Order: sequence, then structure tokens, then C-alpha cells
Amino acid sequence: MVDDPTKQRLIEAAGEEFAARGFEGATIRSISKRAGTNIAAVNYHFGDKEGLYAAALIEAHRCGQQEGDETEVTDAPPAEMIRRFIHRFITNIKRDAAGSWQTAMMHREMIEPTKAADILVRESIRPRFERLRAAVAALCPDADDRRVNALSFSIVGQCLHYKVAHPISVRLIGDDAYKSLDVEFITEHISRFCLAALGVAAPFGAGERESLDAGEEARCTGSR
Amino acid sequence: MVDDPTKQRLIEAAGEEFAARGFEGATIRSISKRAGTNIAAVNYHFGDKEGLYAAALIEAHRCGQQEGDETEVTDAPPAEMIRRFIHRFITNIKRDAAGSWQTAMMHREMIEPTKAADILVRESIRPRFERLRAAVAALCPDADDRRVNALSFSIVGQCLHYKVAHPISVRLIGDDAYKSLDVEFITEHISRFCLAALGVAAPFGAGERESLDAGEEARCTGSR
Amino acid sequence: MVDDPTKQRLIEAAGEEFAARGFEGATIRSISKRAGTNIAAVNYHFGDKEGLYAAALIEAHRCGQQEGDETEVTDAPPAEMIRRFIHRFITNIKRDAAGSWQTAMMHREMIEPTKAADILVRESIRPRFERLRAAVAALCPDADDRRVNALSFSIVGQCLHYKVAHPISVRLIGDDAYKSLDVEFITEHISRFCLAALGVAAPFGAGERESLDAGEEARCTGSR
Amino acid sequence: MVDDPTKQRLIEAAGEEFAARGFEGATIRSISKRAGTNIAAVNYHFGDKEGLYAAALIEAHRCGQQEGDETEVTDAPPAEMIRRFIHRFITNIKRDAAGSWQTAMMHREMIEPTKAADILVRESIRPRFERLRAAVAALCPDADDRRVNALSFSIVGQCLHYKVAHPISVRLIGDDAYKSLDVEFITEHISRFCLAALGVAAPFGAGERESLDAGEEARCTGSR
DNA sequence: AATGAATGAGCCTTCATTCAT
DNA sequence: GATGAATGAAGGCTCATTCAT
Repeated sequence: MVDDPTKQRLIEAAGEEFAARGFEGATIRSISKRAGTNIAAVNYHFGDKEGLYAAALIEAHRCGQQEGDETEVTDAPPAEMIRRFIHRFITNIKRDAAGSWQTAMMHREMIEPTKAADILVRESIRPRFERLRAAVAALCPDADDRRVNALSFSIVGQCLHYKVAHPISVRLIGDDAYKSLDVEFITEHISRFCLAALGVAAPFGAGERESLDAGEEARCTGSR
Repeated sequence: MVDDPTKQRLIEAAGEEFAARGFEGATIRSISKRAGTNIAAVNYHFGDKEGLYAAALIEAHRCGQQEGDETEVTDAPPAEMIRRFIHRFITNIKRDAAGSWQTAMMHREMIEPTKAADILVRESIRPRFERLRAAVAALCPDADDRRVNALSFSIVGQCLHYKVAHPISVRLIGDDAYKSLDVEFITEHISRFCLAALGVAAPFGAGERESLDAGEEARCTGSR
Repeated sequence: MVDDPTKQRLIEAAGEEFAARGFEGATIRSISKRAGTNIAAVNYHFGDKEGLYAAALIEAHRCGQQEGDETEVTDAPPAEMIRRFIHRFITNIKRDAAGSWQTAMMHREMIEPTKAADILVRESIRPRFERLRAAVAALCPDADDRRVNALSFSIVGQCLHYKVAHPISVRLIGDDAYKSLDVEFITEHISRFCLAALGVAAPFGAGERESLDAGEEARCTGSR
Repeated sequence: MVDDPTKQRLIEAAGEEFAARGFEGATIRSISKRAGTNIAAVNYHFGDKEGLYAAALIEAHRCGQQEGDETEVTDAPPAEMIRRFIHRFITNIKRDAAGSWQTAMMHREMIEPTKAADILVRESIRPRFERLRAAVAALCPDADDRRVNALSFSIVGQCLHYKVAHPISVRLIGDDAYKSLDVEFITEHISRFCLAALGVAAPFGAGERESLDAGEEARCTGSR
């Protein structure tokens, strides 16, 4: 956004450190060093460590906003909305591992919120959650608020699990097995799991053989 | 188990602090104070901070083991096994908030593992996960390993979400709405969500009315 | 004197901060902010913090000079000179509390001199002290230099005490009792105390009953 | 008191630094270095810098207490009590210059009180001040509270001036002249000044030769 | 002339650890 | 065996100053 002044370099460096080590774990010394500036620059530009954290979090949210809206805003049938929500969620998570600190910071904030969490909830999380809720409610007209919340949490929980439990999962099923769970597979899996639970896709398990194939499924959701 | 009162008091105090503040956040000063012992006692009994952490984690796992096995070991149909798994998971999570540090420590280790995680995975997590996998595999005979892992993660993810995303969820849907999601409701909800996805329970949503009737469901689970 | 508004605003702001917090305690950040200018302006206009302090001190002295001379220069009998000296001293001290930084800075310099003290002594303190010495010497023709110095210090010391020991005095005798010691009372008290010690007024204590009343005393000193 | 452990060395070093540079001016680095210990020892023994300051102040007060009481407690006529008060005050002040930090710290606290001032007022200053007040009141039976306070302040002010205004006084009258004001001379001078003002000693000035009775004094001042 | 940006030194504090008794 | 005392490393922050524009 801004050319490449100290302030921007500082945010970039802070984002990487905060994403990797958390608020407590990161040190402004290391951040300053990485940004190639003096320690005091943090105080000058952001007041203190918390200010820098908030700035990085806002930047992270701002970056995510740009690319996101175009694909989500478009009208689509509820089942498709849910599928896109999951796809986007999983894609972001997998991108974290590749070094993008923006979503990593936001995920960290979900798990271990700081004072800055309120901003994030208001600006970023709630709008998306509401869209998910709406899609879920459209598929379950008889569900009350409590049920819709629980259903939405069931969807989010499955996605977030690949962020949250990543290190343990690797130890649990082995590195190779975990790597085989790539973005496409997980997206397809969670989508089908959820849509099956919502009654608009074929379930796994016993009914698997006589399940709707991909084409039928699409038609099915499209028919609503 | 340990008969040394000082050592035991130290573990108890450490467990509470570590569960509440994490490994980095907890200080041996505060732990020693709470245990009513000297700071140096930690290093004397456990070598260093990490040693104390490992000791507390093992103790946490040991406690969980005692009560758990009796209910889970009993043979039961796969769907019932899954239901019990979920019930137990959610119960533990909700108990954390009431001040039990044992499961709180283990959950923390799932999210942000330390060096001690290997022990925990080997001793506690893997055995339970394998039982879950077995139940899932029994319901989905045609599923390959990758699919069974993903299905198991879908189940675990929904449960763990109530631990991991608790603070954000409260901000998201409000305190009252979150409180209405009690143990019984969540257990019932996740169980049905998963079993529906696995084709052995009625789905939510549009298919709710024309769901599999009770007879089919029973036959389905019973037939394996 | 200085027509540059920025420079003047800076001096004003610096005076208030230095008077309130001392040289070490005041920060150029806070001064700049109060003056509505940039931090670098201090170094630009005054070289460094010390330069700004010196400038403020000189301004403080310059202000005091204006109003002062007219009343003191006038010839008067020695006892009246001393009374006026005391009155002026106490008035200035009490004015400090009301927010006038000019004398507050000078008083502070008396108690805890900086490098700039030499200027102050030469320009402001010594001239007044010499006038006091002269008045004392006039009343004590036989006193040698050492005695005259000591006598002058006795007078100054009593006045300065209300500046220096203010915070402790309040804690010592209570807020109300200290407030009852207003400018008029203190001036009258110290004047009589000193003039009695110099043999030109009735002493307190045992001789109080047969002392000269206020009218006689005034007439007495006025007659010279 | 204690042999010579780190704690005591730290208090000693702190006292010297605080007395010389004040609370803000002194650094725990320099104190630790002077005491030959680590910086962290301050935190261990005294919590923080303020704790160390308080400890040093209490030690200063404790030292002063020891020697003082024996000479002051003895019953004596009021005039003699006042003379002793002055002598003790001046002696302490002059000892400061020789490097004793104990009274220097207490004097600093009088001039620029910190949070610890309350303790000092209660424990050390008020008891002595009350003894002075009692002596003054005994000499001035008709004086009300306000007057007794003012009289006491007049005595204290003259003494404290040799502490407070020391640096300025040197610049004012020169080094040699100031040195000639030794303990004996100042004590004698202030004592006589005060007692003359209280009507129990011969005044300076015109009445110096023919010491006081009321008639002569009146005539004396009138005759000028 | 005037300023936003940046700097390096220094401060107090906290922490886990080790040592001598 | 157990502990009070002491340590060194590191962290966040503040300050007066300087630089480039």
C-alpha cells in the first residue's frame, strides 16, 4: 500500500513474528531487527508492542478482505455458499503453512484472543459467520437459533481443526498420511460431510454405494 | 501415587497454573508460592521448568485414565461408541471451565504442543483416536485410510471447537446464546450431525421430514 | 521581547513544565506537545534541553525584574526595607502555588541549582541579597560581615521555608492549619520575628504583654 | 547491624546514591555496582527501586534515632531545649557535606517528598517537631496554635536554610565566607536570633550593648 | 524555517537457573 | 533433603538527539 517505509516494513516483520510466535513469544527486538530498524521505531510509530500488534492484525484483516469479497458476495444456492465457505477456509489454513502470516494471525486470535479480538470479530469474523448462518438457515427452515448456531459451529469446527490440531494430527497419523489430506480432498470431504448431515448430499457409510454421484448432487442443490 | 507431599503439592499447583496460563505464561515463582514451597524446590524435584510441566502433564493424563476406561472399554455398537466418544469429549471440555486443570492441560497441549506432546499422543490421544477410527471404519466399510482419518477429524473437530473457539464464540453469538449450548444439547447435536453424515441417522434440514425412519436406522447400525 | 510566536510558546510551555517537574522530570516531548510544536523545534531553536531551560530561566528572571524594581528601589528606612523584602518573598512563594511558573523556577534553582544558576545568582539573587544585607547592616552597625551574612540568611531562611518545606508542613500540621497561614499573617509574623531579633520590635513570648502594639510599632519604624 | 550481607551493602550503596542524586537521578545499575552485586539482587531483596528507597530511608531514620534520644529526652528549660534542637539540626546538616547519607536522605525527603514521606513524618519529623512546639509554647503562653506553628517554622526554617540553600549561598557570598559559618557559630547565631525574638535573649542590632528590658527597647528603637 | 522520521543509549523489571549452606 | 540468596540474560519502554527533507 505505502511504498516501503519503515512503518510498513515494521508491520510486515511484526506480522510474521506474531503469527509464528504469538504476542508473548514475539519480541520487538527481533521484529525491529527483521525490519532493519531501531527498537525505538516501534514506540514512535505504534506507541507500544500492543499498538504494533493491533496494527498488524488490522493489516491482516485488510489483506484478507480484498480478495475475499468478490467470490463470496456473488449470489449462489445455500449449499454452494457453504462449499465456498469451506473451500476458502481450508485454502487459507493451508496457505498459512506456506508462510502467509495474515490468516495465521487471525487464526491465532480465534484460538487465543487478545484485547484486539473485538475488532476482529466485528470487522471480519461476524460478517462471514452471518453469511454461513444464513446459508445454513436456508437449508434448515425449521431450525431455531440455537440449532443454527450449533450447525454453523459444526461446519467451522471441522475446518478450524486442520489449523488448530495440525501439530498433533501429524504426530497422530504420520507425516505422509497428513500430507495426503490436501486442500481439494479436505474441501470435498468436509463439504460432503456437512451437506450430508444437512440432508442435501449423500451420506458416507452404509448408504455410500447408492449415493448420489457428483452430477446428481449438484442438480440436487441446484433444484432448491 | 506420589507420596511426597511437597512434590504432589507442586504438581497440583503447576497443573493449575499451566492450565490457566500455558507453559510460557506460567512462572515457577507463582507456582512455588501457590504450593507453599521454595522456588528452588522446583529445580530440585523436577530439574527445570520443563520437567515440572511434563510431570504435571503425566499426572493429568493419569487422572483422566482412571475414570475413563470403564465406560469406554465396554463393547457397544459403533454408532453408540461414537456417541459416547462425543459425550465424553464435550463433558471434559465443559468441566475445564469449572476449574479442572487436568483436561485443560491436555487440550492446551493439543492446540499448542510442547516437547511433552509426544508422550501425550502415545499414551492418551492415540488409543482413543484408534477406537474412534475403528468405530468409523465399521460404519464405512468401503472407506480407505485417508477417508477414515478425515471422517475422524470431522468428528473430533466439531467437539474441540467448543474448547478452542470458546472465547470468540461468546463474542460472536453472545453470552446467553452460548450458555444455552449445554453439554446435553451439544452432545446430541454433534452425534446426530455425524451419524447423519455417516448415513445412520436422520439428517437435519430439508431431508428432515423424509428422513430414515427409526427402523431403518436401527437395522443399519445393528447389521454390522 | 521575542516576537517569534513559536519560540515564545515554547518558552512558556517549558517554564510551566520545568517549574512543575524540575529539569530531569520534564520532558521535551511534553513541552513540545503543550506548545503545539514539533519535538525537533526545541533543538532547532535552543540547541538542546539545557538551552531551553536556560532560556526559560532568563525569561523568568526578566519577568520578575519588571514588576519588582519599582517598589524596592524607593528609599525607605531599613526596617521597612526588610518588611518589604519579606512581603515580596512570601507573596511570590504563595503565587507559585497559583500557577505562576516564573518564581517557581527560580525557587527551584535556589534549592537544586543547575549550570544555569550562576546567571541567576549574578542577575537576580545577588542584587536583592545585597539590598537585604545593607538594611541589616544599617540596623546592626557593630556587626561584622560574618554576622551580617548569618542575619540575612536567618531572614531568607524563614521565608524560603514556606516554599521548601511546604509539602512536609502540610503533612505535619494538617491542611487546614497550613492554609490559615496566609500571606498577610506570615509576612507580619516573620517581619516581627526578625525585627524583634534585631531589637527594633517587641519580642514574642514573655514580653508579649507589655509589647508595643501594632500602631506603635508601625509609627516607630515609620518614624525613621 | 547485620554482619555485612548483600542486603546491607545494598542499603548502604543505595543510601549514598539516593542522597547524592535523588530518587530519579539514582540508578539501580550504579547502586548494584557500588554494592558489588547483581542488578537482580535489588528485585530479590526489595521488590523494586521504590522498595529499596524505602528501606534506605528507614535505615537512615533508624540510625538517626540511636544517638539522638539520649541528649534530647533529658528535661531542660525551654530555651535550652530550643538551643539543643538547633544544635542538633545544624550538626546533622554539616555532617551531610562530609558524606553521611542518612540525614542527607531525610533532608531531601523534606524538600522533595516521595511516597515514603508519610512514614518519615510520622516516625521522625513529627515527634521532634512536637517537642519544639512544646518548648516554644512554654515560652509564649499567650500564643495560639497558629502563632506557635509560625514560630516553630521560623526556627526550623533558619536551620534548614543551611541545607537547602547551601549551593546558592556559596555562590552568593563566596566559598571562604561560607566556610567561616561553622557549626558553633551558626548554632549560637540562630539560637540567639530566635531567643531574642522570643524575648529571652538580647537582640542583635541597636540593642546589642544594652540588653533588653521593655522600656529600653522601646526607647532604643524610638531613638533612632 | 520547520518538521516527520529515525536512532542509540539507557532505564527498570522479570525470569529461570544455580550456588552455598 | 531442602532452602534462602544471588545471578545473568533478556524484555519492553522512554528519552534526548539527529537527520533528510
